[in-house]
Amino acid sequence: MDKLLIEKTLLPYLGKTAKYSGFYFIDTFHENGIDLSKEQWLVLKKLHDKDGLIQNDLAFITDRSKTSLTRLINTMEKKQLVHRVNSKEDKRINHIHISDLGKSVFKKSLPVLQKIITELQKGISDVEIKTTIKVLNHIQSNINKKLTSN
Amino acid sequence: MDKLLIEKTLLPYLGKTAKYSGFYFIDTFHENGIDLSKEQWLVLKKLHDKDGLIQNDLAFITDRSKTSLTRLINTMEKKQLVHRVNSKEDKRINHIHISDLGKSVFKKSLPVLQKIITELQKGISDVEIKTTIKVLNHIQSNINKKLTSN
DNA sequence: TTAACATAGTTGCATATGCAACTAATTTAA
DNA sequence: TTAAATTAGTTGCATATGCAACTATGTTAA
Repeated sequence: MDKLLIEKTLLPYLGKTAKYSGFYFIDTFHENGIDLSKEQWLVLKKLHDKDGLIQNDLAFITDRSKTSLTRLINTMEKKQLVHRVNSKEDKRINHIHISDLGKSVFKKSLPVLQKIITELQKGISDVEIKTTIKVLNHIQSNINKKLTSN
Repeated sequence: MDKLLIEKTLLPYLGKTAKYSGFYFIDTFHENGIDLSKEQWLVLKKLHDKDGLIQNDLAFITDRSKTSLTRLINTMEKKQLVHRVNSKEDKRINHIHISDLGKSVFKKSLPVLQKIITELQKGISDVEIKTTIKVLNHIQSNINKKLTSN
């Protein structure tokens, strides 16, 4: 694996582009007075789709460990974006609910996100977008096959 | 920006695929007895290409802040992978040198990386890979244009 | 029914990251 | 030539992350 070879593969581009997209995302949020990390935004999105999810499920659908989710919820609870509600049927479980503040911040973020996406994809054709999504899904499925086979 | 719309855009796939590729990368390294984070690997790669880089330049070419690089070098120095050499001409500057251990770990990583890349890209055509790299570069260039125009 | 197992969530420890403020050293301009 | 500006690197504070070990609770099997 020499210099020439690795730079013809997807891996370095994938990480770098995701990283810079993340920077652009968060910068644009800040410029528009939205004080949310990418991760916090994603949690709000999932709760906006379906409120009251339990922590475990929220961790799964946001692709992070339950540890990471625990702390994300701690931070978001401090910021009053969400709150925990302990289940009466099963005391091990916390349901996470989006607050009114959370809803309002999320709604405010949507047009900004629209702008971010438009900027990111400017000059790229629909066919290219579709191909890229297909390739990214293919990579994910390659990884899942490997992980579940071990 | 409703549910349907956002899922036809690149952003969510990009982050998620990069994340899982990172997991796969690090898991495979561990399985093969290579104790390096992605970030540490990248620093070793850059130093293997050109040893003695100064921290600032190393930060720039690895796409991170000088703060982050300072701490990455701290960690890597503790692990004896690299060492700092303060410049005599300009005492503000540290040159970073890869150690013999660093070189040996890096060399050991190359066939493993080759395997990782092969797995990730399995079943994806060369044309699709090229299109995807082109799209990722296009996104990066869209971001750079925005960032430098502010 | 109670002991073994499983599950949900938290905490300690480690890694990585950025911004703003800081120190020390060097360069530039008055 | 000395004061102002710039540069390289570090540190405090905040965020996010995972693994392993842990607590508390709930379920299952002997």
